[in-house]
Amino acid sequence: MASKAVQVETQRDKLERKEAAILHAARSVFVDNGFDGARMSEIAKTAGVGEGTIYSYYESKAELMLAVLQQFWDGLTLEARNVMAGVKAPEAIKRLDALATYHLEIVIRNADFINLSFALRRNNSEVSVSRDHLRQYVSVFDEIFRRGQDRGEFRPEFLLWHARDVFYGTLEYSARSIEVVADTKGNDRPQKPVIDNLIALFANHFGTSDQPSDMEKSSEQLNRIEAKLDQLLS
Amino acid sequence: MASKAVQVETQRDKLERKEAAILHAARSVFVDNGFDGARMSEIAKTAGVGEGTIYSYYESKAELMLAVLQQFWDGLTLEARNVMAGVKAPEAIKRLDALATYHLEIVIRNADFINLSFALRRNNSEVSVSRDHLRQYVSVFDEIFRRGQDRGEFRPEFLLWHARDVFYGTLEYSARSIEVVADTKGNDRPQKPVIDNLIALFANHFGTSDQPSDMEKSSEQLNRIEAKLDQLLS
DNA sequence: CGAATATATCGAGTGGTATTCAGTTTGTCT
DNA sequence: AGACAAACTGAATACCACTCGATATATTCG
Repeated sequence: MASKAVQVETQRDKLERKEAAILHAARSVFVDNGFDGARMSEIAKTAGVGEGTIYSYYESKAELMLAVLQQFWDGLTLEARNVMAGVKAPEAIKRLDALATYHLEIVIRNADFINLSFALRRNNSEVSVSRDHLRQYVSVFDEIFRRGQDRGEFRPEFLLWHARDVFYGTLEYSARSIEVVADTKGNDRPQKPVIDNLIALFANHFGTSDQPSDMEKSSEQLNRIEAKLDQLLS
Repeated sequence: MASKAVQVETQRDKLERKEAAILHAARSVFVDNGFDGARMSEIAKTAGVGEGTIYSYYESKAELMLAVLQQFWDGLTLEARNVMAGVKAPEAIKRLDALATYHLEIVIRNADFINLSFALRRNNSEVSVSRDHLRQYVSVFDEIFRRGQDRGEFRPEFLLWHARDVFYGTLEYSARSIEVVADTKGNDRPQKPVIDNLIALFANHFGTSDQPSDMEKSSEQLNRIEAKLDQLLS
């Protein structure tokens, strides 16, 4: 009985190892050549299996690509959570700063992949799965923002998804802009100003007015006024 | 001589008409079936030419698609300029509101096309052209924002492209979110709150403090008080 | 163990489609 | 009109994702 179970286990492992090999090979070939440029034959050769074998694991080239994308997004989500776990500051603004830095870096490095995620919107069945993984990923933002609202850092009346759209939308679009800028000049790190701008924007627009800027100005002014009153009174 | 010139002219016209017919047919077939689903044979039949003829106008299916996309963006740019010409208000904020409304509507309706514009990033030669057309399109925003800075509505220290990234990035991402929301509920027009939010954000973050927010009202009052004190002191 | 059965793998073959090209039509010039 | 050029055509080609019958490998059971 026990030996039986072990054998079944190893067999399952073997299949899983093979599936992983296919996925790994597919990923590398897709990255190198894009979706259309990738040959199933090359993926098979790289994975060390016959072409037909791939089709006993994945129904089609598109579904294989989808599996690769899912793995990709899952990895991103995991790493994002890791990054956030490493940020000790409790302030939502600081946490968003860290998340934005991580995300922008990733988006720039994996622009092709991310574009493909959205470009694969044709066969609807495929897309729906991908959507879940995307939702997983953005939930990292969601948690931070909600907590920020709970802590009184962000105004409670804002809808979560509006803030999310501003956050991810700006970063994704910026990634494209940065690519263009980087192509033109030999610029090194034009990313920081983008993030600073976005974070300032969040503090301004979504933040409660406890922010130091205007408030401090007024209170300085109040101090001056009080001093002047003292002058008058003395 | 004269007749010669005329004949050359009509011949050229004929070619242009044929090219236009191909482009028109291609657009319709691409819209109906997507890039992969479109058959060159169907495009040829629709345009009323042989399959081979297409290849004397466009080198490949991808390049044909690119031509369609360029025409598409040019049309968008033209219409955006028309819309803006119809907006009489000089305030940059109001003009951005109109532009955002137009753009969001367009992005939602032509999501497939717009995705494809970015998805076609493979053969680099093709892409570069598309980039110019995109730049044309966003220049509508650029002019409004610059003018807003000149008029003192927007702070001059902000980089144009940061503002642009926030604007278009948020709208594009929102378009995707709205699609999801619309799929889920039978919601009618969830677009307005998105735009209101974006415009308020622009006023807050990029705007000069001439806005009459509560904070500023108090600070104006403080200014008046301080001035009166100065009067007393002098 | 070894036969019987089930499961996994393979790669040559199939079908479908973008692209080519030799032959044909259409237009132009003298 | 006849010679030359330009434009056009669709049958033939090339290329690939995907299928399927044959083969190898694992599992079950007498």
